[in-house]
Amino acid sequence: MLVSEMCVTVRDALGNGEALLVEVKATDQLGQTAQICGLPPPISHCNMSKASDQFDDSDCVCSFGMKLTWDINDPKLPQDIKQYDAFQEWTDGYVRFIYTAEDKNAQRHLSGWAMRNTNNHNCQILKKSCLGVVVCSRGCALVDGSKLTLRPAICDKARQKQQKKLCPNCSSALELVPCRGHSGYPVTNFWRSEGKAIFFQAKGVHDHPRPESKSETEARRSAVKRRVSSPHFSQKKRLMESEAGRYHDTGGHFPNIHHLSCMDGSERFSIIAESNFPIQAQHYASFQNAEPYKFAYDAPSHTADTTSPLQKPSNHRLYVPRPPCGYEFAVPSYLGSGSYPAIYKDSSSPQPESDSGKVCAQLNGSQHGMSPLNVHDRSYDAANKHHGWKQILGKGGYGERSEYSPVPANSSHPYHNSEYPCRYTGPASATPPALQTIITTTTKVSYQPCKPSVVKYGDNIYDVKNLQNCSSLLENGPVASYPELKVPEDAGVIKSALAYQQEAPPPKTERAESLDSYRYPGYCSNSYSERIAHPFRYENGEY
DNA sequence: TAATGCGGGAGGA
DNA sequence: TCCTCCCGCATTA
Repeated sequence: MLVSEMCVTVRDALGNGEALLVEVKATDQLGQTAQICGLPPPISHCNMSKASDQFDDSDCVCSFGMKLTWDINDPKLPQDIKQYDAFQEWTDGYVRFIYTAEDKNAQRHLSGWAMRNTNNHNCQILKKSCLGVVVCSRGCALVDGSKLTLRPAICDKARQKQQKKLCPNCSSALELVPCRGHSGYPVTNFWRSEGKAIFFQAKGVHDHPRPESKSETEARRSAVKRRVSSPHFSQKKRLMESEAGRYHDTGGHFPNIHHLSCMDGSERFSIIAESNFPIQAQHYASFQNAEPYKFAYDAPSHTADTTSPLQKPSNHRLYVPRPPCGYEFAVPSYLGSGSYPAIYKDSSSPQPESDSGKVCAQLNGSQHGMSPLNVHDRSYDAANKHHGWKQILGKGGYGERSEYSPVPANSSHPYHNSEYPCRYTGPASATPPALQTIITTTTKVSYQPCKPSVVKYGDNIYDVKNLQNCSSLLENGPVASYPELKVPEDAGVIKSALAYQQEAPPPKTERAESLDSYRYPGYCSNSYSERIAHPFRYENGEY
């Protein structure tokens, strides 16, 4: 294929530097687009004002769901869906997908985020809201400088129980960081089943680190069970208990031992076993087979009736080593969950002002990482993205980790910002370009035209038109620099957490209190660059 | 045991 | 009135 047009999308999965997805789209001479390397469906906010429902793929990289004009609350949703999106585990932002009703994950309304059911008094639409993430109240740094980010239990009782537990790393209390990414309220996901399609719509941008994914949580538990039931483990356990007794008075310098006294059953054992006696690769299989990660979004179309050859091969995630940080980064990352829809904003299309529910605001700097009002949130970031257990477990925790090519920590890394060690904030600049954020406070979501040639990293959107070609990008790997990154002058359609934090009225006392209770020290400066150096992301552990 | 879904209810705009 | 979240309960894995 002759690549006559190319765009690269770099998407911060969390909007705060956790992960990076590089997407390459090429257009051949026939005008057909293809996503090189089998990327998951890129998402963008398309020009919903277009008369036609379909957009030209050559100039708008969207999920199929975003290409159609619909809202989850519409009395009548698009019919006769011929193209479906691949399941997205980590949706973030105001995005929409249309899944096939045969998608097991869609059927189960799964999400990487900890989403709980929320009653919207509408039987047709299932609404779920994000629970946030469980962190260490002290914000202790793990071995690699990252932060603990556990998945909140969905069940209220289980969650209360969970919060009574102690940090497996420092034995401090665990605290729940609520999600406030949707106008001060938790990010909400809506599911609606219509015929052969399952419509998904997300509202809000998560303003907290990713928790441990459901699949990871389940895998860990299953691994623990297997480990505990193993005779070999019994011997190790006895040995560890002996060690624990020996070092019990060391004041927490042996966290993995110390927390024996504060962790219950499975989690206690999981740490011990995995940190000291690495478990052999466990197969995470919570998400239905490889379905979420197959190359379902084959260009130009993926229909319900036909299956692209790209979908048939075994899950590309299988046997792909996972970096300890859990980053989705660089080209190979699309093999992972690939659920980081790129949200585009067409700078040439001013936001309509007719929608009274929208609030436009000028934000200085990154939408996510710059506000002094959000020290708490800022303290999370890429370094934080490690799923806590993985960090605790150390490099040997998942067996193949030693395969990762270590990249020396380098504070001068193009993505490293020592001033904001917790979130990537784009190219260093004394006066970060302002971003206009449109807040949609009603159930109506505004979508705007997209430009394919932008990069969204963190919550900034950058222009990467000057990227020369895909091959160079791929060769450069995850740390390929994007020297031409720049922030567009106009708005992104998403409402960032920062936006609401700056503009919205003070949150409820309860929320404020809970927020104030979280204090996190800075991260070690080199952790981020070290983490992002890993080109692979192991998501569900299907390796 | 926890996840999930449903429904009642309270509170705010 | 509408929309939100909280809570309890039943079902399921």
